Formats: sequence, structure tokens, C-alpha cells
Amino acid sequence: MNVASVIVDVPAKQTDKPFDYLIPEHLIEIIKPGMRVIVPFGPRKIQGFVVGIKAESDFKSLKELIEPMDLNPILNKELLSLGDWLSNHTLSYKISAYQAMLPAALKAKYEKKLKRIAVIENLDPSIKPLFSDRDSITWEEATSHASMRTLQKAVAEGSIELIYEVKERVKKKKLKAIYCPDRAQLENWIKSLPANAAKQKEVLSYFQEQEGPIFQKEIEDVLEVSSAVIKGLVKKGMLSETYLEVYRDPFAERQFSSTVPLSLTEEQHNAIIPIWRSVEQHEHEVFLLYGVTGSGKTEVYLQSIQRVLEQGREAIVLVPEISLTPQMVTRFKGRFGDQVAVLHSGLSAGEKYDEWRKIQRKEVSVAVGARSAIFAPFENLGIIIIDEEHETSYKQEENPRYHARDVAIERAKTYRCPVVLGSATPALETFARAQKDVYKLLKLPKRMNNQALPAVTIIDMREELREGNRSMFSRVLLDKLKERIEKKEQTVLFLNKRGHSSFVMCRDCGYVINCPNCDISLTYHQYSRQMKCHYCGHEDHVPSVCPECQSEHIRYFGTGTQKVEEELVKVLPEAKVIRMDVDTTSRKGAHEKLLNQFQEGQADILLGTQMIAKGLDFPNITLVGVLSADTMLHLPDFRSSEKTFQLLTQVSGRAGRHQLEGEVIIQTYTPEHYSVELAGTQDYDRFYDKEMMIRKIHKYPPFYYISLITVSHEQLMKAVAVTEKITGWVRAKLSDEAVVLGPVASPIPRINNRYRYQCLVKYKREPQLNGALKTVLDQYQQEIATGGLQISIDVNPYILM
DNA sequence: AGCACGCCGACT
DNA sequence: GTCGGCGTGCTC
Repeated sequence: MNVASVIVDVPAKQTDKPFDYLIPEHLIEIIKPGMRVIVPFGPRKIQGFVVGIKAESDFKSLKELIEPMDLNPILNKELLSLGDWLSNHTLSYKISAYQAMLPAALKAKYEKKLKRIAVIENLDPSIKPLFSDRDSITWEEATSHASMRTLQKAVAEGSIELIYEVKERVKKKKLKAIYCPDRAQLENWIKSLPANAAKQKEVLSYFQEQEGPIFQKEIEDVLEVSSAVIKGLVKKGMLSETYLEVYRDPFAERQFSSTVPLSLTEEQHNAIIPIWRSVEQHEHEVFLLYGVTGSGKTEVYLQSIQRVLEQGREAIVLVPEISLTPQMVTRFKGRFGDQVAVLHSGLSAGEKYDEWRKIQRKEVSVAVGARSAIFAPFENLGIIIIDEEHETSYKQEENPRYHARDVAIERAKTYRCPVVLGSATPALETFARAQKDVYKLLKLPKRMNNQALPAVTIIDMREELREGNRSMFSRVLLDKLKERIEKKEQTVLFLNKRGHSSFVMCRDCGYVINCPNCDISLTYHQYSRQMKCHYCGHEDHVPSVCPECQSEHIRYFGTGTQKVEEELVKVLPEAKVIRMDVDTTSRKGAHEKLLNQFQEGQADILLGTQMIAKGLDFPNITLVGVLSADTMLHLPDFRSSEKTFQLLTQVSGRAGRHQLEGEVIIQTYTPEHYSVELAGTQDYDRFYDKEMMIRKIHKYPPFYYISLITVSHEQLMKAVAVTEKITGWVRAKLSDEAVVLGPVASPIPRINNRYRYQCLVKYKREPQLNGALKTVLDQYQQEIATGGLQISIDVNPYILM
């Protein structure tokens, strides 16, 4: 057993298979599947994952692997095969799948260096100065100071050597700690110290009280001594220095007041019984916990987890990226304390890595986090919970294009444990499965406070315009706003920004400034006073005259949160407003800080985008205003109605969650649209029926599965031709039941000067499809490798662009 | 993905 | 004649 099969860190079709390496004598039995290793690959050294150990290889001349990067496997057996499953289902490379399952900190960093071999005097004069004070320099440094030619010559004649290094991205954080090598002596030592060494005596007696190493910082802080005191003792040999690994704890400063399980309402109780049963009987089952906003889903999660922990098993809780508000973390930390690891995007790479290691070392049993937390390396899972399961952020929009819900179900099958999908507005696919009894439906139809859902008023903004109100606030909304300020109650104003971020337009000729590289309008950014393309990053100044008609009437269109804020100040000068958007929350911790301010009542109005739609739970909010409900209704996306309905229902749910009654105002230009109208009455069931009908007619999910192939190339004709061929090829491979659409231009026909064409496949059951798509990738492998062609395949896409 | 190898055009 | 451009194919 001295051969290791390794998946190497080269994301390409040709290398998407195990490469065999000889395990050096001294590493036999040490190298195990799931470990990261450094292996020679061609002329360089790269990282790889050991996927198997075997006695011999079909390959004749094996190289030896260089060294392991881990002491213990970083992927256990289950995660290793989950990686296979993932790459199969998303048609992505194995290496990409493994990397997606691990914290980014574990991704290798490569360094190319030149090392001096000959004595300095013998080096080429142009290279000499580079090595004057060091023995090796980076490749970048070398090439910027010396010509490629001389470097090549020097390497060829052996005076310098080219070396490749594999480095860890993030180091484990270590702090200096002090320990006493011989505690029995402490008593004597203290007596032996001179009388004027009061501080040193104090330090030694501190060691009498405590066993084990103590962090230097702790000694300095507690005893108020300087490092010199400790150094003195170290010099005398009474104390010794060491470095101890510590976790970066992003919540170190925070106190979480602990909570106890609340008594469940009858409905909660009814909902939790089947979950408990599934936990206790080790049965895999998927539950849809369908509960209106404010119905107490979180308490059901908490008490389900409680049961899992009592069994000595572990739990994963997924929450959507944006709503991973401190509120949710607080509730989990409050109930389960140190048992909880938190994994979300707000943490630094190092912090994330540390939280991940707490899971790996079995120091915690609950992981709360965004999408990628589904890969938490637990080995005895007892439950997986996905809160707000309809959220689109559970779908990764880059390779591997996985949906956390699918991964959850796959893992839960292996561990024979339940998955709980929670939502007030389930994804249509999910609800349909619950209707068909594939998932078990659990309902929480009432709010916990027994309050009715807030009263919703829909305002037709066309009507407002007709009556001469050109502002972005309807008269009703304005009146209600004033009322709340007088009553010292709070309002949430929600701006549905997606769909029309502020673009720049000429008022005279209507010319909209587009990106020169992409077929999309540039977005205006107030803080930099620049226009920016969200797809290729192109930036430009706002022109002073229109490039088309030379008019000077250039204007920024679209209502950004900043504009709303300015307007608010004009109409309600007495109102205190907190604005939450990408600009005000980009700084670390800003999100939390703003919410705290709002909670403490420092403002009357909380104004924001998507990020305030979910998870907010403040007792004093009695009014929710949606400024423009329909902005994303017209996106080229078959889910736009569903998303609109979900979003409107979610925001409405922010009002009146406690004693005070809530009220919602929705402003729209299309009040007759069913997703606006039914969000008004918060009637999910009717929305579901209506939307299902439409999906059925148009052959969309949940009636059909879809897969999207996007082809892009610098030349329009090439992109069209390839898509044409693929479309024909796929069509021929599938049954008559499948619908293959295309080639059609992508909704964004050009990004970064590459033309984009698509083929959309709708199907019910096509065992051939996966294979056909793989062949497509194989066939164009050459052209993809040389960089001219790009083909992306998204199985079950969420964004059709 | 890198990197070497190899085959063609424009130069000292 | 050589230098250097990039297309092609390989990496255990």
C-alpha cells in the first residue's frame, strides 16, 4: 500500500482524474485518504487531495509525493464521496468540488522563486545585485529587474535554481505563553528572589495558583506587570516561553445572555413532534416547516436541535447570507453557548478557518452559517435546518453550481437524519414536493402573539402621478410616516433596488450610458461620483455633455437609497433616518451597529434594500413601507413573480411582531399583478395555485427541470455557431418529452467583450442528459483550453442570465 | 492552469 | 543562419 491516488489542484478537464504517486518509505501508513499533499506535477510542485491508497498503479514510472500538508485527513470519508457526488451533479471538476467544501484558507498559495547556487561573484552582473542580501528572490522580483534571457541562461548553467513552493494561505494564530518547568520549586524560588523583586514574586505566585501555560498577555494584564518582569524570570530559568495556538474569536467581546427553552404553543408542539420522532428513530425525512412570519419557527429549530444534542449528535443550521443578522446568531449562541460555531461571509478568512476547525476538532456541535456551512465537517449529524429555504442565496452561482438544499438532503440520507426546510413563503418546488408528500408538511399558521398579520394597503402610484404627486412617497405613506413619528413608533422603508439601480441618462434624447465592453447600462455610484459596470468592472466619469446629442441635461435615474434619504429629509425634516445599503454596511460590524442603533430607538426610520427584508424582529416597528414593489417583476426570469411575492410577504412580516399592531403600505405601478395583489392579502396558497398554473403552461419548474448552457466567445458568429451545434446535439440525444430552446442571445448578450448565447433545456426525466452535457464539454475541450471559448453549464439555474 | 516542445516568419 | 512568436500536448 505505497501508492497514493491524488486529485491535483489544476481545474481542467484533462487533469480531472486521479494521478498516482509513490509514497516515500517514511510516510507509508501516515498518508491517508482525505489529506492534502504536495506533489510534483511536471516541473512544478502543487497541492493535491489524496483520494485513495493502493498497492500498485497501472502507471509505469511514478514520482514520489513530496510531503503531507495535514497531520490528519481534512476530508473524511463521507465528505470525500460527497465531493464526488457534487462534481457529478454540477458537472464541475473534482478539485473545485473539494475546494468548495473547505474554508478558503486551506486553498494553496503558490510561489515561484529563484535560489542562488553559485557564489555571488560568479553570477551574471545584472543578476548579482538581486542576491546581494538574500539567497532567494521571488520570480516577479527577478523578472522585473533582469531579462528573461539572462535568467534562463543562469538557470541553464546552474548558477541559480528555479524552485516552486506551496504555501498555506492562513497561518494558525499563535500567542506567546509562559509556563513553569518545575512547579514544585516555585515556593523556594519565591523565597530566593531579592526583596526588591516584588513584581517577579507576584508573577511566580500567580503560577502557584494556576496550572499549565498562561498567555503572556494575560499575566501582563491581570498583574499589571511589564514584559521585562517575565523576561527576567525566563532568564533565571524559573519560567519558560512557548507559543500556543489560539482561535480568532469574532465573538470574543460579546456576551450572549443565555436563554432557556420557551414553552411551545400547541401548534409548535404539533410541528415539532414528527421532527423529534425522526431524530430519535434515526430516520431520514425532509420536513417543510411552513409558518407565517412571526409564527415562531426559530424556537422549533432550537428545540429540535436540543433533542439532537441530547443524543450526542450534531446540527447544521443554514441561514441566508443577508439575514445572518446578529439576531439569529444571538439566539443560537444564547441557547447553546460555546457549542456553536458561526460561519458566514462577514468573517475574515482566518476567523472562518478557526470556526471551521472547532467543528473539525469536535469542540462544537452546532454550526450556524450561510450556504457553505452545509459542508461543516461533522461526523455524526443529527439534523440539518435550512431557514428561509426559498432564498436564492442557497444556490452558488459559480462552479460548483450547487444548491445547499440538495447537498443537505444528500448528507442527511447518509446520516439518516431529518432535514427541516423553514419558510413563510416556500419555493414553489419545495411546496409542490410537500403537496406530493415527498416532503412532510408541517404548518404554523398563526403568529405567536396571536396578532393578525399586518393590514396591507396597496397604493397605485400611477394614480398618485395622475393627481399630481410626483414624489416617490404616496400621500398615504407620508401621512402614516408622520403619524409614527408623533407616536414615537418605528418604520421600515424598503427599497427594492434590484432591477433598476441608478443609471445615467440624457433627458433630452434618452441616451443611456452603457458599458463599452458589456451590453448593460453603467451604474452610478454617488460616493465616487463615477459610473461603474457591475459585470466587467469598467469605470468612467459621468460626461458633462451627452455623447449622443451634446445636451448638458445629464441625469442619474433610478432611486437609490441615498436619493430616498435626501428626499425624506426634505419632506420630513424632523425624522431621524438610518440608511442601510452596501455603502453604509461595507465596514466590518457596521451592519450590526446600525441595527443596534435602530433597536435602541435612535432613529424613526430604517431605510434599506434587500438586507432589511429578513430576520428583523423589533417590537416597536409598526409600519412597513415598500417604495416600489414591482421593480423586479419585469426581469427576464421565470421566477420573478415568485421572488416579488416572497419579498413583499417577507418585508410585510417585519411589522407588528409583538404587542403593537402592524401596518404595511406597498407602492406599485402594477397593483393588478397577482404577485403584488396576493402579497397584499398574504395569501400564499392562492399565489401558489396561480403561479403553478403558469409554470405548467410554460413548462417550467416544478413541472419540468431545467438546465442552462451558456456559450461565450469574442466573435458573435462563433458563439452562435457553437450554441447551434450544441443545441442540435442535445436535442438529438433527448426524448420527445424534453424541450430544447435555442440558440438565443443571453439576457445580457455581451459581457467583457464576449458574446453570449444560450441553450435552455426543459425536461422531466432524461437519464441521457448528464452524459450528453459531459460529451459537449469534452468535444469543445480543446477550444475551451486555449481560452477562445467558454461554456458554462448550470443544472437547475436560478439566474437565467 | 503552467510549462516545454516545436514549427513558422522577421531580423542581427 | 537565429530569435522569438504562439499553437499543441502533457503533467502520475
